[in-house]
Amino acid sequence: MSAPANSIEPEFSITDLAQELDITTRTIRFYEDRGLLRPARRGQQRVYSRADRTRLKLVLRGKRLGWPLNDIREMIELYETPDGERRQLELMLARIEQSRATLLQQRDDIELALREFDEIELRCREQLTPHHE
Amino acid sequence: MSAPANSIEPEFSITDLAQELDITTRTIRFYEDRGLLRPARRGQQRVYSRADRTRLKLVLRGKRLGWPLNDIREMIELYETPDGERRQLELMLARIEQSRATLLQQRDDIELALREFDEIELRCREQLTPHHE
DNA sequence: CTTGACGTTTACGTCAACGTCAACTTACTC
DNA sequence: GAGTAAGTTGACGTTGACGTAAACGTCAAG
Repeated sequence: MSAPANSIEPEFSITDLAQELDITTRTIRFYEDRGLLRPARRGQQRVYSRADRTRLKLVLRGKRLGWPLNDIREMIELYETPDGERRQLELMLARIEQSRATLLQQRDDIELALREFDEIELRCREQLTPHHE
Repeated sequence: MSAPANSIEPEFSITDLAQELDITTRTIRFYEDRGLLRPARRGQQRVYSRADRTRLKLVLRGKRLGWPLNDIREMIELYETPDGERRQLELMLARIEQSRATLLQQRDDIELALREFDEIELRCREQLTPHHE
């Protein structure tokens, strides 16, 4: 896919992304070192495309879910495998299923916790507004 | 060696819990060291009540959600504050709100990821069963 | 030309969350 | 009473995820 002539593809510096996403440049470079990002280079300097930015956001989402970087990398790789052999695709499906299982477990945990918090809050509020008969 | 014959309240040894919850005894002791557990003692040995077991399960749920132990400890403390002064209760409500916000964010992240996985899987399956016109 | 902001790599430090011994004690069995 | 199984504390090692500092390059502004 070639870029349309008059559409400007935005570029980002490492500090742009760091500020926007509220992380340090050190962190971004570290993610690159761990194979989570592969920004282009203009000379020495890293140049991030919109796709790179999206990737980074995916990493941060993984982090919020408590996933280790290796798992996050695998997860992200799922997003970018365009096509492959049958064997590859089946392996990919298996990984998706694995990740999905984790996500579903996490979702269940969250639902439970939320309900329990509702109850705790209720009891808490009952204490705050003493019930007079 | 754990269940009393005319059992009213069940007791658990550290290995009981370790085996049941699939963690090591080292881990359980570590959690105690970090203030997440406070089992009773019979002499030197730790004796875990059903409540301790529940607590430990809460810890593991927190772990599955990727929370650090400190946060988990605070979260668990919410479960066990019986009653307090108005000031205390209000502080507690604030903490609940804080935890709830985190949980809701995590839930959103999960829902998004799940949907994206659905899409990826779909494209993946399309590749597997080639569409001939 | 120098200063300062921003970037780079390399190396080492740090903190959390455990694992891995080692060196016991206690309890039970043979 | 010797062995063994399960428990204890204490110290040190390890891994993951960055922080911090050193030493240097680049470029625009004063």
